[in-house]
Amino acid sequence: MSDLLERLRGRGWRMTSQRRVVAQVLDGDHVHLTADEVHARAAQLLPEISRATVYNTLGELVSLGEVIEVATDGRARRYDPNAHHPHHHLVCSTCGTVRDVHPSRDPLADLPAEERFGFTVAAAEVTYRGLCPSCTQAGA
Amino acid sequence: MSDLLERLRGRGWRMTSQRRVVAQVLDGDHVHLTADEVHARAAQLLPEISRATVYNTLGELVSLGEVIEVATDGRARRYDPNAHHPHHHLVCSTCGTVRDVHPSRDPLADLPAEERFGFTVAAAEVTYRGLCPSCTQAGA
DNA sequence: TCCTACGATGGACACAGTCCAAGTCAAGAA
DNA sequence: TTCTTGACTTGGACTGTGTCCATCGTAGGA
Ligand SMILES: [Mn+2]
Ligand SMILES: [Mn+2]
Ligand SMILES: [Zn+2]
Ligand SMILES: [Zn+2]
Repeated sequence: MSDLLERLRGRGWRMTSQRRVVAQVLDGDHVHLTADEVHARAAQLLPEISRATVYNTLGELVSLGEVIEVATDGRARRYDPNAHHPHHHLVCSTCGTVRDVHPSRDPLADLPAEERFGFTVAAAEVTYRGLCPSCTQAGA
Repeated sequence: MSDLLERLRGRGWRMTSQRRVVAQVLDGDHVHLTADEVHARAAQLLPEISRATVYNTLGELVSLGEVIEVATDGRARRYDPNAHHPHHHLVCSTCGTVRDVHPSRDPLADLPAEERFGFTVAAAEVTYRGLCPSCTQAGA
């Protein structure tokens, strides 16, 4: 993710402390933060960063294909920096935790032509729902 | 869907004109309306119905398993009365149209044990994204 | 017909996201 | 190094979606 900053500079991005901090917050594995969570963490590193800037930067990263937007519930969208490794999501129905998963088959292959209704189908996202280990424990 | 009202009566539901109208609006195939769309249509049949009642009724129908909530984008949730016939969704990225589809394989079967990370996985939803016939045309 | 607990109502509130006018500053030019 | 300028940031207003609650109304049993 640190080469992300390089790539962005290459694309003509002006490097501001705000953008650096947002990129830093998004660094890591299994990061699926909401915009407000990104803002909260960014504000610990750069207290005066505004919500609008976080939204702007996230939106730009999404347009550039560097970050993926995931809508697992009807709540806040989550931002996923793991954009260059296709994967799907396993979501805990109780606590909302999100994990990356890699199914053994591409679900696109399992949608027959007669089930496409003339659509030009570009992608398939799978959301697996269940209980994470600690919520399974708690519910038992 | 008309037997829905019977089932609800059986469950001890008090039959009000508001609930009848919401059920009526949800009747049909490929219905994937937002709460506000349900409210708008219901209000044509029963002008004084309130938004709160529509939300309450939809929420109850979801808890009873009679209606499914779908979050295709980060926008408004959609309500799907086709709850007794498992299916997935094909969404137009441009206009938001939603179609029911039936893949040839259950995606749950394609998530190997070592990709479950201790979760108790209960269900899998697939969202296929692409362009509907008319948006494909328009974009060409 | 009467009672009353369940349901409906509308308005306030909370949360997620967008938009804008004004101020600031990164980075190229000189 | 300083200057200049347009891209970027900011706070706050605004919209859309959803929840909550006190109060009122009524479905349906006695
Ligand atoms: Mn992910
Ligand atoms: Mn459906
Ligand atoms: Zn959990
Ligand atoms: Zn379309």
